[in-house]
Amino acid sequence: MTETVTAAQPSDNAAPAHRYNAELAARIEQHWQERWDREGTFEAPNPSGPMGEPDKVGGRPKLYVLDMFPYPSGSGLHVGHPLGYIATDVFGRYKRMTGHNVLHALGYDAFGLPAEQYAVQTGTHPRVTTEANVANMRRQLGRLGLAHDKRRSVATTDVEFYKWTQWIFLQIYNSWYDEELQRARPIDTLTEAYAAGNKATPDGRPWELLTQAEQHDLIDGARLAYISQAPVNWCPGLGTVLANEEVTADGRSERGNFPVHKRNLRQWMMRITAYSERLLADLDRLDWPEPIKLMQRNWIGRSEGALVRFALAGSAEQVEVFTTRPDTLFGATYMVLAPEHPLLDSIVPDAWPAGDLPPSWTSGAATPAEAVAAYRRAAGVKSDVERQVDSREKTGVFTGVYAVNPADGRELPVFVADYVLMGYGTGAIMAVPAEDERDWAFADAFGLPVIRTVAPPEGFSGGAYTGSGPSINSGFLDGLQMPETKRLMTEWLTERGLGEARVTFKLRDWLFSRQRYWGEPFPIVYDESGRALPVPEEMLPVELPDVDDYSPRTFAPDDYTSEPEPPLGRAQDWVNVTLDLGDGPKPYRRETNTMPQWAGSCWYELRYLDPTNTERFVDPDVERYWMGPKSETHIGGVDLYVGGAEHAVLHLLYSRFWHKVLFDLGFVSSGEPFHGLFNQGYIQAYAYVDARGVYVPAERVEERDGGYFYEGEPVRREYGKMGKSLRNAVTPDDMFAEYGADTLRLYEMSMGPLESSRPWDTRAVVGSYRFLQRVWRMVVDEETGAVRVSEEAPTDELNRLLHKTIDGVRSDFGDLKFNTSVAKLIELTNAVTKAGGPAPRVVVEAVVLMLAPLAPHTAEELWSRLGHGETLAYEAFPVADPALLVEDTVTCVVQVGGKVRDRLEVPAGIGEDELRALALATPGAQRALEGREVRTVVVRPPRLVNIVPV
RNA sequence: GCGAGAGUGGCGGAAUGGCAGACGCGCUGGACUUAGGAUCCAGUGUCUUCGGACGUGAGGGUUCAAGUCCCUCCUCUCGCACCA
Repeated sequence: MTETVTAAQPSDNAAPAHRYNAELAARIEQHWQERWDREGTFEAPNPSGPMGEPDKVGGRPKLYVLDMFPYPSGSGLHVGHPLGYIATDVFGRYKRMTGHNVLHALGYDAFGLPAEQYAVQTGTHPRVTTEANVANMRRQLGRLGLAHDKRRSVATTDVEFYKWTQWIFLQIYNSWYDEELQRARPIDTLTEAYAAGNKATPDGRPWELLTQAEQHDLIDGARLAYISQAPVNWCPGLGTVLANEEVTADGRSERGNFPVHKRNLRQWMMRITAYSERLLADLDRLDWPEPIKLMQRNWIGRSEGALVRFALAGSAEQVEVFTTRPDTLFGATYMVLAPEHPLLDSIVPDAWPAGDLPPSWTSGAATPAEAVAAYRRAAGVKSDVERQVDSREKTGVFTGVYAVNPADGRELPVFVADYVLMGYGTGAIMAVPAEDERDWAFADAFGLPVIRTVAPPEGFSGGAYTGSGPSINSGFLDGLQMPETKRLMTEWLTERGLGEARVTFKLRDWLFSRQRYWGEPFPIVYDESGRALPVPEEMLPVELPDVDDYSPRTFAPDDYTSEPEPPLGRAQDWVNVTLDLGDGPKPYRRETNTMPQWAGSCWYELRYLDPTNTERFVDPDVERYWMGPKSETHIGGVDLYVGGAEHAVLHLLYSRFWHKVLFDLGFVSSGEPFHGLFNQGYIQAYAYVDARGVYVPAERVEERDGGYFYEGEPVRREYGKMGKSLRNAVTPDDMFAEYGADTLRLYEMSMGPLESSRPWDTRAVVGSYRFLQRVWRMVVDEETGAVRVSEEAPTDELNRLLHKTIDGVRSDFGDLKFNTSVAKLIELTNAVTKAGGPAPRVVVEAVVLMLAPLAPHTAEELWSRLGHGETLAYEAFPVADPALLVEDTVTCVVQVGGKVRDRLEVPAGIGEDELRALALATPGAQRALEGREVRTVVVRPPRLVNIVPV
């Protein structure tokens, strides 16, 4: 039986009763969405398990297409939000029509700061607001008719979801990184290795001679999730600590724009640095945009160099530095320690060395201890913002200590200065002003000597020379070039035990705890001695308690001495528990920090695969089917992941890390979570500012006489992100009401290349609407509602255009070039319209099938009216006949000196000589030549001839 | 400062080194209309002596041929930013 939607009652007497308009579109859209839901059209079969339908899986290639899932924000969607979702939907629908088993689902990233802040603002519990926001987003997105498997729509805040987030945390917690094998292993294997004597303890004592506490500390210190007391980003304004990735370049919080201060705090960390090398290397195996790979490479920041040990004059202590320029060791004229460097606690003498010291070195202090203490205090108090403001001005003080250059025995003054960072390398440097701009600036300010070890090129004007050139003043290295001198110097140091080759990374361990309510509780408790212990798997989930006061404890933004106070600390009934962890019931205190926003998004793509599994986070067979490696060289992962570029070093790095741990522990077969990545652009919009500098509602601004006016007053136009703050948001709801969902989908896909940002233009939407109306009219008589297509074969010309279009649309869809595929469909439709009379069925049906991924509701309705009973979601996508892609005759361009002077209709298979003769004889060529002699003729049959005159 | 990407009609954008501006918006004219912010049709880069000339941020180069490749510069966007 065919099912069709009855005609809309025309609200306007003059318009034809069966015209495609917003009302009819709405009815069609509702009808087909209900039918798809009823029939489970887009439910993707798994190979096994609760969603297993092996007979439907067999023989079909699989495709896992994924969107970066949304935060359910309180303000609802604007038309920019669904851009990527529509694109993946078109792609998935297309692939389904080419025989693929397509998995496409959408969940919600519902924990985290935005949801919590919205709850605090509205005074409603975050669970309530989150659920309401999710429901509203489901409604708005649902209206778009996205072909999602709704059974798989999980939210990170679902207890059944975060139970597994906690479970994965435990796996990470219960693992260590075996540097020898270059992979994570269960923590028990480390204990066994120590106990069996296969691995030496740090101080060399046998394992059994360590106290139980010492054993515990050693093991806890090796875990991939661990507690550390270290400088972290403390944001009093938000009342929480933040990861490096969540702090902006000017030292502020990405959320809320509050100042961030460095503070020593006890926090949970994830040992992502153990994976630096693999996270870097495996980028080469991913099908990702190069700019994103580059951003990750830069963030991981691998540099090769050498570790060099400097003895301190008159002391047993030594200073270790990392340098990428061991070749410049002979040019080191001083050293610098970071203000946080631990050696400063022990090496600073009580009196300045004998002799005159410049006042800048001592900062006027009576003793080095005083000077250093004052400088360290000042540096510690500085927020990152203040460090930014101070910019590159070099400050520091002399420590009163001299180090010895291992290359030539010269004494080098040791300074403390905040241009050296404790977080990178060893927190200390050898300073080579001649070949480093920062060292030059410092040396300049403190009157330190400069020794060049690389000859600058002729005409070099002075300052630090960081380029390459022959070595000078470098002992045995003189005359050699940089790669050679680096190697030789490293060898020299190694032989003498003064240093060795070293690789250093910029990547820091990931700060994993937050002082917020709305996040996953840690599956961790503390015993009476304060030791952290994991909650056993069978006691999961550790449910987030329902509390009345969930607001964060925030402070004045600059109150850097404030102490973080997790809101869960107030839920005393929840915090204090009695548990039996295997040694009888005992009292414990729960961890009151929660996990960061990113935790759920680190693995959600795995849960879509097997969302109802109560035994495992994902079934191994199901994971292997959807995400496993496709060949020996393929690393596995989601086939296509689409989202914005803003997650380049946050979500995309964290989730790769989690996935690799799960891979090492044997829980997944894929070595990477996301094999294919595509960054869509953003929809932007014009915004308008009045004379007071206030944004006015963009939809009420008029354009006339080349200017813009709001309520008669001139306003200034700006361009930026669509949203509330610029008062330029356009909601999909308005577009649905005016044109219907298919028009919105089509418009968003036709605006421009998916990867580039583009301005929204509400006026232009009507173009997509008119196109759908023309397609509709091609099938349905607007007056009577009758289907009118011709059963006759199309003309040869139209048939060729049809097959050319099929060929082009196929490759465009495959490459996510939706804008040009729409253009091709419009061209074909216009050609059919222009021919007049009823359109041939074969052409019409092909157009409907090709339109289906873009405008699925309209296409389904037309397909149904054309007499088909089944959904077209699984119809075969039209295939071009190669014979019809070869044209009989083509237009040949005749150029003279590269300029087009004439055209020729020639057979496609024309020979070179014949074409040359024809071209030379054309009137256009003759006129342009004006009797000039022909030097040469370039003939590219059958499309082009270029006659080159003398 | 370093790194990456991008500059094409009034606007969004098309163009495996081979006819620049596909397709859409807007605009102009026309048809149908009581009406049009509906729909349909035609036109629409600039200049033009109607032959043509010019035209893809600027300048140079390679080539029979350059929006496309190379060099220099300008502008914009994004990322990083004392990482030794």
